[in-house]
Amino acid sequence: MLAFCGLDRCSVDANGRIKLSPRVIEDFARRGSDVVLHCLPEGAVAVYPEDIYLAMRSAVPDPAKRAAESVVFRRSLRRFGAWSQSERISAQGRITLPAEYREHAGLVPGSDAMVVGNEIGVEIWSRERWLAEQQMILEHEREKGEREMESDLETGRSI
Amino acid sequence: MLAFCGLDRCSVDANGRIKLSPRVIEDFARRGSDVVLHCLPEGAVAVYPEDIYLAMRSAVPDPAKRAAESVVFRRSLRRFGAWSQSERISAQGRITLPAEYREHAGLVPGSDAMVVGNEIGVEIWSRERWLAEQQMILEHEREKGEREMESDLETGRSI
DNA sequence: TTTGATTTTGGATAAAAATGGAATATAATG
DNA sequence: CATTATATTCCATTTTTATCCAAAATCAAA
Repeated sequence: MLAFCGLDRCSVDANGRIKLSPRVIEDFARRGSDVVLHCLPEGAVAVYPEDIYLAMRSAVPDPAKRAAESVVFRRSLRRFGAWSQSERISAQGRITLPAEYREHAGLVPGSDAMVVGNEIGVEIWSRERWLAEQQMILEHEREKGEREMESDLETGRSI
Repeated sequence: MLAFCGLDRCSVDANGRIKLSPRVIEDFARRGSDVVLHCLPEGAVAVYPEDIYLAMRSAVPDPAKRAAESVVFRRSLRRFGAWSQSERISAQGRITLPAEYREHAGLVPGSDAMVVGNEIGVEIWSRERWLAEQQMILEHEREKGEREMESDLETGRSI
């Protein structure tokens, strides 16, 4: 059974909460109910099981020392610190997005959202943005495919 | 559960005090209530648990000797000396910023501020400055992403 | 000193917001 | 079509925030 796959339509309630589908709740329940919300530069909010997020943030030795010395390093701590936060999925299967994160993802209370599986967790997109993102992925793959066909013509051994 | 993460909006009261969110108070409480305020060159004030700050400063070997020889070193001592100060979080979860530090960070009494997690502590930004900082980080990430996509088209093996 | 004025600090209170849960409506399933 | 499961809405409770006020400390002048 595939985990963290598929695509659900849902809505943001008046208090900025999102009700996950039973399928997604199940996938998270298997790995502990603690999750990490993380704002993506693409303009959506990712929800990862905690262990997945920790693996992303593989520990740097002596972060305090490096923070004192380097503005680049401070920015990287700031980027992940500010844009990541622990949450838990409630007994009703709801998840509350902090107001700042909601704003980042363009998730207005009362609006439509999409819960998008990404194999290691899910992403929450505003419906409009998801449609655009989907379009972009498709366009990219088409362009790539065209180039691959072209290259196959030229060399005869692209495969 | 991640510590020193997330993003809170808050306000500077008439006396230059800031009320931290329960989440942040809890993170500090776990490490002792003594904190160090430190002015960052980026134009914000960092709040670190004392042990983190000491780790930042611990590895400065033989300061007396080096101070005699180097103006760069003297300036670095001065930067950390003048711009770092012990404080404590009050029983109400408030923290008082010295007037000089407030000024450095552009935190006018009565204005909006942001408490920004950086994984090893938090930073206090004026709302306007934080939005600009966030924009800069985002813009950088987007540019990086665009280049990565382009490279994926060209080589077909960026991943 | 002593007194008075001013600033700072701690705490209380009222308003607002977030949370959890239940009830109702809608959709899916057999 | 009946039954079950899911989704949505609404409401009560709790938590949090912001404002205000009193006590304490600091400072200045007599």
